[in-house]
Amino acid sequence: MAEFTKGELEVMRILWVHGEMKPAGIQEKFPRRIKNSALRSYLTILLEKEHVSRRKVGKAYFYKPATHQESAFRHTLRSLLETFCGGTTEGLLVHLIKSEKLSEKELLELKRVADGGESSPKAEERRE
Amino acid sequence: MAEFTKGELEVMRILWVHGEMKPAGIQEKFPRRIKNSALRSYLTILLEKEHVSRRKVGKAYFYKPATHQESAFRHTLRSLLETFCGGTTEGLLVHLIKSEKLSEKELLELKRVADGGESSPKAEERRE
DNA sequence: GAAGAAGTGCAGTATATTCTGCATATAAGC
DNA sequence: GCTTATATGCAGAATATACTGCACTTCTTC
Repeated sequence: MAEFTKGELEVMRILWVHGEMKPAGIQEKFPRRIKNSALRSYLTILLEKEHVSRRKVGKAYFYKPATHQESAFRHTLRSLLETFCGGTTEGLLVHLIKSEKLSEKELLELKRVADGGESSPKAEERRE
Repeated sequence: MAEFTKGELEVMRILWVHGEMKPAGIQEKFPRRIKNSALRSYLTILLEKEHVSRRKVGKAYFYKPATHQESAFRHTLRSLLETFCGGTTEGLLVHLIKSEKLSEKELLELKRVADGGESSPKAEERRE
């Protein structure tokens, strides 16, 4: 069901932040102690699922994301919306506001952004 | 790690929406075909984890949520924020806007809400 | 009180996910 | 070429999650 398992996601997070790395490097950045071989079994699975790609440099492989963080985010958000917010982004916002996840400061900032007070990169090329 | 597994969450969603139910009822509402005994094994686990409670009526048990949808939402959102949005709600909003999850209409609605144009139930009783 | 319908308890199987150990390979230094 | 350090490949163990089957109980109807 889920796009990534817990362990796979831990690996992807590191690759999304740090870019191309070899297993030993990922291992260092890992959020908990993990054996090199355990980590590599995640990489093997991610490679099979084509969520990462790799290239050989010298004797080692360097891995990098093949799935963008953005699309993983969309996927995860979609599932969160369907479970808790009636499936809509608007529902999420209502939820956020009612549950006070948004502080007054954030609401103001939000208002500023909504008003167009910030450069919204893709604002022009709307519609997917 | 996760608060709920996939199957457990499917059960909780139904209980959050429909309130107190017995297994046969949950089974009917289930998003996919599932055997009564498989469903009940989820309920047993949820009972152990104290995410649901039950009371006997006649020969049957009626189950209801013991964990609020709201707190499960917070938990899930927290994990999403940490993975994708630098841990902040504000980061989520920027993400939403840049990724065009928010339509023009939603931005306007959002602005209206942010402006205080809607009755925001808990707006008064701020601070937890 | 026998029979059927609906419900429960639970031991155990199947699959997915996480992790281990070890044999082998590759590059660098001496 | 031999040694050491660093990598890799892979079979399979350990654990978590999902599911099955069946014996037994409770209520109802006749």
